[in-house]
Amino acid sequence: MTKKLAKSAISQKRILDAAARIFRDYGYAGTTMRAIADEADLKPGSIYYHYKSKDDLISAVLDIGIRAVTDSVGKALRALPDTATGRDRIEAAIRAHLSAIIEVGDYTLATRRALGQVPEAIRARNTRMRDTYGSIWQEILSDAHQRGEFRTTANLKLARLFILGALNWTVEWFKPGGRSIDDVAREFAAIVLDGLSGRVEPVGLAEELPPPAKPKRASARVRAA
Amino acid sequence: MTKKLAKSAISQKRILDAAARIFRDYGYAGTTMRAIADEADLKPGSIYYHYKSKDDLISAVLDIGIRAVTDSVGKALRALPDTATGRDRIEAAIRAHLSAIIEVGDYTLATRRALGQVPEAIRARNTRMRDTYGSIWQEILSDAHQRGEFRTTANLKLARLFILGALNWTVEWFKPGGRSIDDVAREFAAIVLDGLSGRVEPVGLAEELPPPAKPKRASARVRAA
DNA sequence: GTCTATAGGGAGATAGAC
DNA sequence: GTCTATCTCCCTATAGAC
Repeated sequence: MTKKLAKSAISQKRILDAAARIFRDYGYAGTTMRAIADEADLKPGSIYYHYKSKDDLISAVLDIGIRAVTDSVGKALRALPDTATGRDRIEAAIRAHLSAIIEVGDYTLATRRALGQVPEAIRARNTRMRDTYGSIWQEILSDAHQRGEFRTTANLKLARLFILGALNWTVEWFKPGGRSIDDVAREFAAIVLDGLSGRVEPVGLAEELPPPAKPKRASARVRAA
Repeated sequence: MTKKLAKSAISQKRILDAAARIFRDYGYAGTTMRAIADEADLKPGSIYYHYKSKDDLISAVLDIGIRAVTDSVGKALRALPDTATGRDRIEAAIRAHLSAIIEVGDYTLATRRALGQVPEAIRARNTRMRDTYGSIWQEILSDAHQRGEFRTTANLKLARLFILGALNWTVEWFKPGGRSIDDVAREFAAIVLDGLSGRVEPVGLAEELPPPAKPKRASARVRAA
């Protein structure tokens, strides 16, 4: 393991990055080895020196996507002090998840576009990695619940599905250069923890909240929608 | 327009349903006219009597998916009394959205899998329909905000993106026969409105909430994740 | 309306030169 | 390691019989 990458490793990385971009744009079946080769400045036949098949390539791309997210969130949680609250952990995990999917956006978008069409055996392996990630979130949530930070009626499994669904979807609309990841993470954590109507602090701030809803009528547009 | 469908209309519907299932499983490029024909009990050439191309077919499938959701939510909102609160509208819209995507699950899943790979012209038209739907949600949220039902710091645009992301993702995990749509809708609405930590009623219930979080330590598993 | 047959093009993968 | 050349297979779409 020297610092200088072997020629083979360089090509391998270039092919992988190219594959992620093409899979992202054309899905699994729509991607051709020719298109990947063009993107990586190679001839189609040359890819097969590094990856033995198209399935081999998509498999590598899928794994990088989910692993980046799992590692990023795991690292962020470990960086927190033991005194961190459940709320702290949830905020940190959301921020880490967003950072990771934006950072390796080509890979996570490729996954979103291609996973559903990939041969069953490959999908099964990747799904197992995703389930592992889901269980990290289950732990975060049940830990916060046990610490008494949630309302007693909270359904943690549905909450996890809600959170991960919304987070996974961000790659579809988040554009670097616009809103910062921190802003998005903060607002998302605020909704998940306090809701749109919710108080900002855990308890005792009822008197600082906006006045109760006046029974105004809905706007004409909403009534007619 | 008689009640009896013409032979042509029957075949057309059978082809459309078959196409939705195949596009759902194999994406746009991965779907072959042969596979659709097999699923619809026809020979490949016969499809072209009803649809002039593969693009024509995917276009029809995509439109049915988004139209079902838009119609379902619009209908649910119109069915509410004028006295309905913003919260009522949000709950109703979530329930209607979920009902629709489960009802025409093959079409919405086909959209999720194929939309990203479809030729640009077709995608553009469908994206316009989706934007229209998004603006209905924007109205629902800004209406509730104007009625004073939200905290003043709420970011409605991000809220809409999170809500629609989480809702769109449900088709990936929701299985008919398990949890009811109503249960999912209720819990999603609770998270969006009150958060996981939140009070159940809009204001003044601080003394009925669970005691403040005790500074317990996080579980070993979460600390080590 | 549905069939059979097929034209014309492009796919994944391999062999062997360099 | 990367190239060229090519094998074999399957795709969309059409033509014309029934």
